[in-house]
Amino acid sequence: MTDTLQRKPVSQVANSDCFTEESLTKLKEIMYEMRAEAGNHLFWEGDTADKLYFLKRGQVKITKASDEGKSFILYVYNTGDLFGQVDPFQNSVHSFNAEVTENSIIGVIQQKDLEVLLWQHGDLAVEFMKWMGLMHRMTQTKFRDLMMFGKPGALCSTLIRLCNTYGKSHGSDIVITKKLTNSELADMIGATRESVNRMLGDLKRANILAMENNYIVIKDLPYLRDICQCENCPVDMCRI
Amino acid sequence: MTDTLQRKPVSQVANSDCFTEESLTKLKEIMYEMRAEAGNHLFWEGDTADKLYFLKRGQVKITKASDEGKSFILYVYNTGDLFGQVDPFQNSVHSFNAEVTENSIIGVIQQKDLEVLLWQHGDLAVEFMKWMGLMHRMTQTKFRDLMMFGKPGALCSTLIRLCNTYGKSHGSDIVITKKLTNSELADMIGATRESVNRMLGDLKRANILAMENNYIVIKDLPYLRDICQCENCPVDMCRI
DNA sequence: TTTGTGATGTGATATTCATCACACTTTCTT
DNA sequence: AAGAAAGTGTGATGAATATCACATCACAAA
Repeated sequence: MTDTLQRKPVSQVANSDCFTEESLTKLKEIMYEMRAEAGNHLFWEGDTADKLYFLKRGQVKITKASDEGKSFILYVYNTGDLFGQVDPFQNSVHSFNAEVTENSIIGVIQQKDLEVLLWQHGDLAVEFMKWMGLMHRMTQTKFRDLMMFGKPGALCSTLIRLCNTYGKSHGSDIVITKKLTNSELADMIGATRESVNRMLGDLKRANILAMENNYIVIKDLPYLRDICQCENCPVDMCRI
Repeated sequence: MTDTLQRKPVSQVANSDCFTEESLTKLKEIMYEMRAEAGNHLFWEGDTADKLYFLKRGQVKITKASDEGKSFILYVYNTGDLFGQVDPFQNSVHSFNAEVTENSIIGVIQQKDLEVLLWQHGDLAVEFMKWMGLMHRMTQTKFRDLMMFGKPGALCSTLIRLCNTYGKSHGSDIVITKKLTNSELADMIGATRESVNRMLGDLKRANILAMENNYIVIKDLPYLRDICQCENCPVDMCRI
């Protein structure tokens, strides 16, 4: 059995898992809560990056738009995820947009407050670095997967990551418990909707996956893993 | 004048610049020195990641090989750069290879020793996070550039990054003071040698760049910036 | 029920890029 | 100086992927 199948139940998987309960509590104490409606933006590229965000509930996508109107989805964050540009103590500016894609409840952490907290608590600082490192490695491995194995490889890698983020085992099948449009998948891998549609069609015909009331169900994970030369990275790193 | 042209002299630009003199000294105190010859590997994917490396002199490339024998160059580190997988305090394993491409003198830092140092010195810990954040943003922006603007965009972005890393102004020209083969450039952008050769040919014909005794000389930086929709990120972020 | 809207599926065609093949040049080796 | 090895340049061709143009489907709103 692979790591991918040993994952915890969906609802408990989030990138804030690499913090201890105590640390997370400390972080929560310096947050102020905010609600954001689907369609709004948390920040735009060019905005000052001086906050961290903890997604208490909802979904936020980190995207980049090109001049020609194409959009690239770099990350999708869900309930329990912590995100934001995290070069604390540096006057910097966002390179990407944060689009709220589901009505969300968000805990906002001011850089200033974070600074103080990290100074006070060495153990939190250490966990924070751990989290930063994990996020970086997630970016690096995704980069590799999207660059090295063509569009089919990029799609297969993305499907695996979706399993690790939203997957629910059902016998030997894995249901991706999150509705995704072809366009969304396309924007995640830098391809067109049509290409994704054709690739998914191929995978369905080959019985690698199926659609069950509009959810993607993975029937043959090893096949996907083979296409993108998946090395079975830790689940918390191999995410969307 | 762009940031790109306001850069410090080549020899002084390195990613360890985001540390203060004192912090760097502290780091240097816990290093042990090592020599590595061109062609050797500092680590391979799968090796335990429990060290940081400070390149006192030389060059190291971080690469990934595919099953079909293609190689992808993720980073190129030079004299003064600090690198290594930096999720300290985590049992993790390298996802990439570190290939020594010039005879090098390397300061090696054990994770254990780093841990202690970071605990003792809050200010160093803060700078360390800053450095981690910077490296992550470098990865993210490179990812965007290589994914969103086709191979010509990827090449132009890479040339700009090479200017920021190895560039020397010469009037309005910028000499990339580092010999690069077409194959190397190809591996940096996930293209073939032939494609790079043709793209460079086009750029030469259009007077965007020229070769001067085997060094690339950029004549029209704004053109390159236009192709990859460069936003003039800080120079220390926009590197190879 | 009708109508509008977003999503899916698919053919035809165009573009981008890789592959193959080979000549030529430069640099290194002895 | 001669030969080997590495790098460059370029045509011909093919594969991967995007683009365009529709038909169809699913579902929500009026």
